[in-house]
Amino acid sequence: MDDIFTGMDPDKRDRIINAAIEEFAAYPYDKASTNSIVKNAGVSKGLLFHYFENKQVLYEKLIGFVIQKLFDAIVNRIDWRESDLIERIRQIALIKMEVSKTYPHMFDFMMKTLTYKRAGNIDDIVELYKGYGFDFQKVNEDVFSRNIDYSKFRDPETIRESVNIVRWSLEKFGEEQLLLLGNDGKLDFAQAVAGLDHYMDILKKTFYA
Amino acid sequence: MDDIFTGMDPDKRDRIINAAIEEFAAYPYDKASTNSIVKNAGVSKGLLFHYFENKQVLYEKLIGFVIQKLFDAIVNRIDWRESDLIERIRQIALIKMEVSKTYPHMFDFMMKTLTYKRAGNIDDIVELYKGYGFDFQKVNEDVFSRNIDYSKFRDPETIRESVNIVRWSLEKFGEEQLLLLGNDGKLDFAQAVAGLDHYMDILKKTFYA
DNA sequence: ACAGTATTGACCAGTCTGGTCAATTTGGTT
DNA sequence: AACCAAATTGACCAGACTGGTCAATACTGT
Repeated sequence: MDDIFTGMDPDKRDRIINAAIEEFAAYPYDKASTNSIVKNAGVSKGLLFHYFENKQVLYEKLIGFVIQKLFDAIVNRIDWRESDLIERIRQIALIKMEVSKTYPHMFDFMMKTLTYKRAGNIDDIVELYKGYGFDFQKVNEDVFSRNIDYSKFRDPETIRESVNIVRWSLEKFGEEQLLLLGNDGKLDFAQAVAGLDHYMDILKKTFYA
Repeated sequence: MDDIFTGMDPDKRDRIINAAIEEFAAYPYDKASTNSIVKNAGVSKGLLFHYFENKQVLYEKLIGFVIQKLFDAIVNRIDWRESDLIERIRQIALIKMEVSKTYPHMFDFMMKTLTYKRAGNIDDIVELYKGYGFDFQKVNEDVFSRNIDYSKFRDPETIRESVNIVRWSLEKFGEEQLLLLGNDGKLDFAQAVAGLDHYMDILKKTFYA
């Protein structure tokens, strides 16, 4: 999966990947412009089409690349022995932040690929992901259930709702952090983590027995 | 503000408005296509440019129209005597749902206008809104503070965070309801309201003394 | 000096852009 | 029916932008 770009200068490689990811994250396949990609990556048109035979192949290889990163990040780097749900969510948030340092729009891109139906010639992108061995539903189940000790919750009758509230809150927190970014482009990770931990403490005190 | 469309058949009027709102909500100004708008509205190209001298004017009048609806909805129809924050948020959620029945992408459109800088020739859209007499910051402050009784919260030290968690949870709930929509296009409002009320009860029990 | 690869950007035909306008349809008034 | 003004159409335009090509050039190690 990585060998798409072998030999290329890593800086230039990431510039191309990021420019492409950003373009496909911002616009649906048809409106995404290869001209914009090369402009933002600072390379010539010819170079892009030297490495990718056409737009469609670029798009699919990009998905392959993202899968590989996701798989490594989410599946392999989570501590699956952790039984505390909030701690697990914290791990995911931290992984997300770290990946975003190198590939800022990777998660946006992934979400977009799942939202838009029929990007390019691909009818079902979830199936494409599965073809790469990545099953979103399965991963999602694992994240929220594998080895998790739900007896920690104070009210056993509203566990499902409590989990959602915790999940939603931390997701929104992350989104608002990203909005604060915008202008200068760089996020203060230390401060973001501190804020995250603060909210996590409150959520624990609120929902745990 | 409403007199832009006087005399036009209301059905056709809303078809044009909705098609335009949807297009500008989906794409930034430059990539939004007037051809797509007329196609989705089911009217001819000429008609659109008969009522709006050009794309830029269409965009600005659309903003004017949205402001008028927002102003009416949020400012005039909220019960400002209500002192319970969660009840106030509920009112806003219901208003949002009701407006979305007629103009499904109005709130998306509004958020997009605020996110993208320099749409068309407009440098600062917040200023444009202010020009129409609509101050987002002021409205936002009012919604979360005017006449609200914050002594209801259990822990006085984490009021700010609690408010955010409540707000975020209900926003995310709404967003997930919209994602369930997608396919058939129509949302079951009664069920959505029931779900909303359910979460509101839990949030009250959780955060109020 | 040579070979081979990386890289460029002018160039292409085709599509889509915002916008125009003469021609037609519509609805109301006499 | 006859007329008019307003509503509505869609073929048409020049220009911008599309994905993609390719001969020419720069760069690299030998």
